[in-house]
Amino acid sequence: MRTPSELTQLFREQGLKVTPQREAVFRALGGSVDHPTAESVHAAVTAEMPNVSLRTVYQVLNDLAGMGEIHALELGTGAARFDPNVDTHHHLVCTVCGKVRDVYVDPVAVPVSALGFTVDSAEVVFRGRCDDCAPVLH
Amino acid sequence: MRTPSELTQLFREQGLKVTPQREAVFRALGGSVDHPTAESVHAAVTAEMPNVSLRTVYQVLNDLAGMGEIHALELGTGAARFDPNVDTHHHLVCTVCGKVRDVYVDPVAVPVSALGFTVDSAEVVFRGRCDDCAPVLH
DNA sequence: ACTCTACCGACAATGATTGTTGATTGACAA
DNA sequence: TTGTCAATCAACAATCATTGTCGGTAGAGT
Ligand SMILES: [Mn+2]
Ligand SMILES: [Mn+2]
Ligand SMILES: [Zn+2]
Ligand SMILES: [Zn+2]
Repeated sequence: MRTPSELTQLFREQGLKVTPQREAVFRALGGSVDHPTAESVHAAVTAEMPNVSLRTVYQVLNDLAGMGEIHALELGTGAARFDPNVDTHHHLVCTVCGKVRDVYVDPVAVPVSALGFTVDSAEVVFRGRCDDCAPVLH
Repeated sequence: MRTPSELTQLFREQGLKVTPQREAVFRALGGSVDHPTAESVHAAVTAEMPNVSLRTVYQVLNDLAGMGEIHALELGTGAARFDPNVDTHHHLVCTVCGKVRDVYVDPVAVPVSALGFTVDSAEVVFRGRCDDCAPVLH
């Protein structure tokens, strides 16, 4: 995701207004490394600016995803997670606490043998337990 | 997934009754290669045996998944897909028509560098377009 | 033949997300 | 500076997949 000021410019170019609510979402996402849900983003935003509706947060997140500035991750953990890191990378998902971490794996071999299919993207999800949740080995 | 008759035995061992409804789900799954949704399984079952409720189909699918006989795939396409193939493999998902195909890729390099995380499983999802949905190149 | 699980129909409830509406505000172009 | 229209608000309703519940019935296994 670009910087808040670059996003400001981008939104203006698209004919979209730069409102305080949108700027607050920009900042909340920018300073996040934990793949927040819409609810988390909303919590972060309302901490600084109450009365911002969850509906509006969803709108902004969808706008940003539509512009390719963030990615929406469907990890099968209930709510979607939003990722401001759009560089090629993959994820470690803790099946206990739900935390999501970035991981950079060697490029996945695209199945050339998969005739009859044009691959656009590949995503790898590793599931397991983070250190906080790993069973204690006495 | 094992054969219907093996599943019959397994269910009996678990103290579960082998009802016609359960057998119908066994058969519907066994003869499927397209990763059906619960709704699809229900449709296949009611074709032979009307009055089987969707609720019951969900029950049987969850039972089978609990026993590790099938896998529930959360591919971010709305409904869960159920997979009777529990051998290690991965998936091609058509972003146009939603079809899901199996693909066997070289073992994904587990990120040894991911210190502080114990990996239990890795799943790879390739998204793209199947031949039926690929744009026609004149 | 008896018992108790499984199933039925018929709904209600869940949780994440989106739709809607009518009123108000405020960003930005003129 | 001002006028306009997009954006937002609160407050709900609706969606979709899935699960819960319940009273009544059927039938699988002993
Ligand atoms: Mn990430
Ligand atoms: Mn499969
Ligand atoms: Zn954890
Ligand atoms: Zn297709």
